Amino acid sequence: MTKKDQSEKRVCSVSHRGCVSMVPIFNHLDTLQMEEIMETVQAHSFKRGELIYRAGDTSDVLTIVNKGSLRIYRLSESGKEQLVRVLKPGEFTGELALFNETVHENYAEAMEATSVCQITRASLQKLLIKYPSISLKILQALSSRLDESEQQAAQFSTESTEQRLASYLADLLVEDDQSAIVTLPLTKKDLASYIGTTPETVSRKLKELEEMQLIRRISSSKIEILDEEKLLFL
Amino acid sequence: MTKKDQSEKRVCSVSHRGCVSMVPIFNHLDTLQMEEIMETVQAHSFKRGELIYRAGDTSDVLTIVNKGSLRIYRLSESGKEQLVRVLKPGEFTGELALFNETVHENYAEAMEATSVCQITRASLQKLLIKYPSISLKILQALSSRLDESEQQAAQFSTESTEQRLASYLADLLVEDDQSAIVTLPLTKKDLASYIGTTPETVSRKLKELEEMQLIRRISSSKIEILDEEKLLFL
DNA sequence: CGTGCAGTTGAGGAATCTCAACCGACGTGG
DNA sequence: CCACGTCGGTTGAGATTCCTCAACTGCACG
Repeated sequence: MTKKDQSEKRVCSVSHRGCVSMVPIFNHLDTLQMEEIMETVQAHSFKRGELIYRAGDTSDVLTIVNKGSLRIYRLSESGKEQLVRVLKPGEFTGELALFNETVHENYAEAMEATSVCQITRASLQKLLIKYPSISLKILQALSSRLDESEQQAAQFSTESTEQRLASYLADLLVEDDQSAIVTLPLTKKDLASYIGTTPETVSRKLKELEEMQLIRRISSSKIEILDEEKLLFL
Repeated sequence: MTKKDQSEKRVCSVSHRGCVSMVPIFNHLDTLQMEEIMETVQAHSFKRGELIYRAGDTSDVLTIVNKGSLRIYRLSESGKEQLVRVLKPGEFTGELALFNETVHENYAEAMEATSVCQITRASLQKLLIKYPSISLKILQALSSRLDESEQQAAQFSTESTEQRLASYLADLLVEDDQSAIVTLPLTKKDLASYIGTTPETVSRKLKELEEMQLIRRISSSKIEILDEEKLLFL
């Protein structure tokens, strides 16, 4: 075993443990059960830009982010890319191929050095049968993601780009709390893709919001929210 | 008991049985288990225009359509309405409030005389624990709905109104199969809301597609698809 | 020090919305 | 049975939003 292999191994085992213990869908179980689960999951690491899966893949594993972040995106018929969501530690993806035996429709790409845990369909099904409470957790996660996604679709169809950008910024605030300064977790390009517009328009709209005294641009990725109310009721 | 009550009763009991037996999430169970489930669900009927639930409600039941159809829609901040989906017999809604103990974000309205079966959180949880395979069915349904919703969001953000309308029409085709004549299941108004545009634009775009020889309007709700290929690759 | 990429700015044009008028089907009340 | 109002749908004209293309800046990296 080479030196590289050893360090790989060490990383894996650490992430392994970290993974399971922090995952919302498992964290109601006791230590013994955790141990059992740890034996069924596989840890993997990806470098920035590497794909975890791509549209058309059939791999039937559930992928849970342990460290880092994943970009989930789609390509439209016309080749344009839309950012669907960003997965942070504790969140998972791959449910479509796993529960429906169909191919992936999305692409999952590591945004930075990212480690994940993967569990195969067979193992998961065994776990679900044995510990039905895990199903409930997954149902919770899926139904709230469904709701978010439907809300996003509704926003696309009923609200202007300006409103979508504004409520995106306001949403960042509630998560950060305390300070009125939010940090954009995405490049402007990804942000544009996420809210369904172009980088140029994002740039212009941010400028407009600033002129309206609703926000203040501090640095390229830091924005101070001056008036959350007005931001939401544009 | 009045005559009206009796007929109500009869309708309920029929729909009751019909409901459970045709629901995809239950239909892998045997007759005995079906009987058990039937005792835990409640049948209800709604007239056209009645609301099953509204945004802000906390009711914690899963609602499964038995006969008829439900419009699920949202209201944006600005009061505009977006049609999220139409539920046909066998499909369900209410999962958000049920699994997450939050309030409904959507409205569910009967589009015609509609009968549904409802199962409470408590009953469903018991069933899920007792028959874990039901969870798998629900997970399947939710993950594929999630996928549809994400696809819809992606289409909103990357494709033109014309393309969205075209692929909506093409999608109708695969379901009907055989004949190239599709029947619009929605009013133009609802269709517009569903694909995120206005009735005026739908009308104009249909005209354009007809001029391009891609479709032919037969009656107000019947359309012949002349060139599915071109329709998809607009 | 060049090259490349993210971001910004400007100008022009295309897509789509809004408002308003009009048509036809339908149901209601006189 | 007819007149009327309502509603869904269509059409037109003008306004608006947003995209596209192109030029330019600043920054990171080799």
